[in-house]
Amino acid sequence: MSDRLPPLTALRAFDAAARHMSFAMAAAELNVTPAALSFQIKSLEEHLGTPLFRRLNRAVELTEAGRTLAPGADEGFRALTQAWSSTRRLLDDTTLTVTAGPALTAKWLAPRLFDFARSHPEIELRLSASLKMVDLRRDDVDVAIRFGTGADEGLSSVPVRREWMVPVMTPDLAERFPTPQSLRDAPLIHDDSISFLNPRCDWPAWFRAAGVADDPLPGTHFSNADHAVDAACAGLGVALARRPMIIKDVQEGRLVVPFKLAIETRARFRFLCLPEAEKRPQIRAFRDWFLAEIDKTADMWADIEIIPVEDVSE
Amino acid sequence: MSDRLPPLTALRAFDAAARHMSFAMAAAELNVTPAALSFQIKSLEEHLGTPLFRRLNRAVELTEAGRTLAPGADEGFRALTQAWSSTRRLLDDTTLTVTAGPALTAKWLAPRLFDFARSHPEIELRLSASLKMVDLRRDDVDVAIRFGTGADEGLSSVPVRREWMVPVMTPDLAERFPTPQSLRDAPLIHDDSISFLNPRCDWPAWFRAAGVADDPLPGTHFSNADHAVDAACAGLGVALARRPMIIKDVQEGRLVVPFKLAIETRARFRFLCLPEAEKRPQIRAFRDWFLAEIDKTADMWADIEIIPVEDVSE
DNA sequence: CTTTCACTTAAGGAAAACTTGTCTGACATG
DNA sequence: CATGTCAGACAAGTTTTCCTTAAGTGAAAG
Repeated sequence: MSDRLPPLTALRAFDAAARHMSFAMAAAELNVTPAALSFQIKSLEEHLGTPLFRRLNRAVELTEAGRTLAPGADEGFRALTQAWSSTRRLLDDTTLTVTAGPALTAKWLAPRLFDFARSHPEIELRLSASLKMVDLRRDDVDVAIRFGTGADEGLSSVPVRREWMVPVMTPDLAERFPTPQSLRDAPLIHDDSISFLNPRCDWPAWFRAAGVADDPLPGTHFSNADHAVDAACAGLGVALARRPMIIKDVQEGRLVVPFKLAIETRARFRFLCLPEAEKRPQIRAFRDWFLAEIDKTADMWADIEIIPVEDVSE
Repeated sequence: MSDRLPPLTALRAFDAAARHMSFAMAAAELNVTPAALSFQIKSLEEHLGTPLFRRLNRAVELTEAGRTLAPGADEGFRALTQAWSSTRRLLDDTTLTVTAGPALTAKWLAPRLFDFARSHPEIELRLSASLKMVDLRRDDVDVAIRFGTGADEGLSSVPVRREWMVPVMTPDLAERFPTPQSLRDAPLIHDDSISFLNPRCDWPAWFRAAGVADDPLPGTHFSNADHAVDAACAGLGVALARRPMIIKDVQEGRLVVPFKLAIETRARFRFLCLPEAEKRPQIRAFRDWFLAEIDKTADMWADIEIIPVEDVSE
């Protein structure tokens, strides 16, 4: 009756069997024969002194002891696998995993990736478009590009340039709505993806900055910034969009920025990675490329007037 | 360069070495020779392709890869050990681990344990006196006795009798302070351990229940209920104490309850265990004994007037 | 200068884990 | 109702892993 850990291979066999609820599938996962797995389970049961599985005719089910052991075993092996692959990743200079929000991925990263791939053919880039927060130390992600006013504690954080929003529309619409005042009659497109900001950086704020009364503003709402910009490209209306989201569409003539008035928000994009990861070549390469790519468009809109949203009186 | 998990014995060797920062101690922990451990670490490093430790003259230190791997490895093995011992515990009908707050342990459980041990010699009882919440499913604890108004979700919960508080003091002091009114001049002992209750169940509440003005009340404060009762036993003053904390001291004459007025709180002690653990013999035995032991003192203080603290106007 | 300490290296042997092959019992199909 | 199939159990033999003993290295401590 030892209280020490049982043979780990047996435990792992149990974990696989419990996850698949099948000895055969577990054996396949571990690349062993079903016989070997059966033996491992049996030996674990002998160690414990009680069965972990109830053998039914064509299936197995966990006994109470099995149900007690399974979650913890799974958790344990998950942590080990996790730790091991993190360590492997540390040594792998050929792949780079980047996470960014869906909007930035669609409107900024994706159109430029070909360029990065061409200048760094040795790096295999993987994109993970998701808003959910990742733990760079635990998840298999090397770089996160995040929008907000985050504290980024314990991380290497490089904020990108000032972030501001302007109305954008198709050239057609721009002719119909020549002044900020006239926008009050335009179909408005609202980007709800940044509604968490405080102070809010939305159509009412921009109208106030422009000195136009901000009555209740109807219009179409989108939960994702890229969808809002896409809608504007399609001529559906006038969107208030963040700078990085519109660069390509403006450069290629689908959208125009008729009014030289933008509202600035304190929230920024930041380039985040672990401090100890800053030295890894693929991360340096990507960061250098990322920042250089941003600088390329530094003097677009040099003539625009940028008003901090904090200064726009409510 | 397999991405699969490396040999688990090697990983465990690494975990032990990283925790002790010493191969020799790790070898001792795993009951192997230092040579075997050295070999395991070496094989793990070969698997990974890079050293995990930097061998110094008389010590080892982790490389960056080692620092990346160590926390996750520790977490993983901790989870496995945890899961295994929980499962063992499930089968072990000879030991029973109970956690309770320090006050109940000192004033109620400890004095009665001899009785339990005598009637159940086959059960080895372990007490863990701590206020910190335990996860019965994760920690090595079978039964928790907790005070409060908890929801006890997912647990088998048996609340014990109505909980109320009365002033207690030594017989000497009782002569000097014959009326509730006179207590205003008595040295008061405050039990801060239940200050989290709302509505508060403290001296001001009792005085209001007694119809005595509750000016600011100086006195000695204790963070633990048992210390407050001990102080009262020592004649330091008058304590407002919960029923279970004073039974023994009253039965044995160290304390008296001169005023037949108690304030009742909604918070109770509950006997908590996992639903699936209810069947285990040592848990049933302990619960039966616990509840019977409480019933033994059911008709102490039959004549006391108990006022719910909610009814005591602020 | 010698001792000691912590880890390494090498070789042999014990214990584990795996494979092949056979067997059992129940479900499912014709 | 017979039979093919499927999931797992069991046995024997082999491979691999793992551990031990014993000798060795190099730096710090006495």
